[in-house]
Amino acid sequence: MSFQNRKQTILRLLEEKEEVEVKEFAQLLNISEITIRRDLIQMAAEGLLHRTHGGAMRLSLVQNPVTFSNKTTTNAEQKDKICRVAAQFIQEGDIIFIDCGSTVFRLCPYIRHKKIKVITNSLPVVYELHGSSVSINLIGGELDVERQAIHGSIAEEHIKRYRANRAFIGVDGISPENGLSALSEKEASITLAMASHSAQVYLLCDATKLGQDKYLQFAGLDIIHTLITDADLKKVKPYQDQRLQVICVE
Amino acid sequence: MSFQNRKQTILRLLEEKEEVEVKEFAQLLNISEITIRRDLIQMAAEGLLHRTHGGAMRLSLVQNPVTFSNKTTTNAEQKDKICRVAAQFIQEGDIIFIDCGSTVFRLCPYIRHKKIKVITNSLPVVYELHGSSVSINLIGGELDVERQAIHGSIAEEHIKRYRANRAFIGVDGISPENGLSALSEKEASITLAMASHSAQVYLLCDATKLGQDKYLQFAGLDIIHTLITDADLKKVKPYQDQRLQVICVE
DNA sequence: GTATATTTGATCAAATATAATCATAAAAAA
DNA sequence: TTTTTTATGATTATATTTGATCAAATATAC
Repeated sequence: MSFQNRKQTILRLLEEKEEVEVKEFAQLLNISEITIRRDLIQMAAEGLLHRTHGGAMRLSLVQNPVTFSNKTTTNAEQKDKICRVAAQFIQEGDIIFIDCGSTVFRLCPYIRHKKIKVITNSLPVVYELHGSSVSINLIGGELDVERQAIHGSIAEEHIKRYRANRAFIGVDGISPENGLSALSEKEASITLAMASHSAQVYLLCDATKLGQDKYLQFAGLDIIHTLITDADLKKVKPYQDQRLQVICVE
Repeated sequence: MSFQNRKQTILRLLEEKEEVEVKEFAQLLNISEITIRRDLIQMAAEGLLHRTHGGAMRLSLVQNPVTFSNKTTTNAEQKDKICRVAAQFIQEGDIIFIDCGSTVFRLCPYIRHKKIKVITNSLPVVYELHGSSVSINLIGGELDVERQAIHGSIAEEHIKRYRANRAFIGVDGISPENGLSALSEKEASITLAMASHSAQVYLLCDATKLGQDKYLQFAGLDIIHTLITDADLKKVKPYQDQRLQVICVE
């Protein structure tokens, strides 16, 4: 029996049984175990089956719970407080942008019941709003695996096709002197595009980021209208002085 | 039963029951408790489950299982065979379109290991390819909640910005007389857009759809190049007569 | 609170699977 | 034909998986 024939038989056997051992293959095909092993290695490389210790399994749809949501985050409590307040600004019928920040992501639980349209480039946001009364538009473009968000020039173009009432955005750093800064150029340009295409821009930002300058300074404070933060009044004074509306939660 | 298989079984058992004891696992899988414990420790480290004293719990995220994947489908076996064959046409470096059909969705397990770019409007496809070596572009636009796919005019425009080597598409009906037909206008226009922007178009179609005409006839047979199906040779003859390349699996 | 029962972690030993190497047989090419 | 290539098998060394034992940690009963 040739390798080609064997290959077909191996696949057929795997159709009948989810997992087959090397020994079983060897017996059924009347051939040595080492040869079967060699076949399986090659077929696994071709993506025809899944190699296991002692045999092979047929390929199946993923059964691992895929963890899209960046649920684990620092300052979760503060961020939740910020988001609860931020959600109060949203009115029925609003069209809102949400970017892919870890803070704005936590807005989702507070807007699930609202009859609004959310435009986002963040897959975790989409998954978190699944089954809610929110209608969703997804920004298209290249998927950044690490951030589970859409980025790139096409994405920016796409954002510019829309105009929203409100944008809820996040940054990695903000300071009265240097404005908004980020750690990712891709993320920054998405944030910028969303901000420039909505009537009201809310920056959701926990206290640890206030006064921080990250390497990429991508916009002045003037692109945002409202800063929602858990910082104390003293710390936000410089921002208010620059005619920024500041909401301190708590 | 290999470790890999056991791991999947453990996850399946946890899907049925929120918490399972080590003893139960050991009995059900017919293996010693110490081995189960080792499995659980490893899986907890991978973040696949939550370890408890005396057993394991499923993660809360999976508790309300967001079923993005349309795993349940009719003719699953046939569709898998079709997809396995279809995957063999894909070469390293290819740019491929995948639409939101239930058949083409099952292409995912067979292309996870390939170094290609997939452009899709289907969230289940994105979900299934998560963590694979495939790079993904997502089509942007309105999210259709029911189909978990992106539709609408912006989506079509977006598709037309790309050009792919191959498109793998599905339909609801096909006949030699009336060509391709569908049950959803939105879906049909996405399919059409993808087909018109790729060099080679593959229609993946199980036998039950051959000879069927659905209410919306949206394209002739000429927009596709290759029909991959599990139907027998007699049944596909009329399609071959129309200069369509037909691949019959098995 | 203590006592008892379970569960766990650590260590080791046995069983098993795999990788590496070489030898042989079959097929293809010269 | 001979040579070369390829596929297969045997052997040994290495790696992996599994189970057993027992002390420590944890939960439960009293």
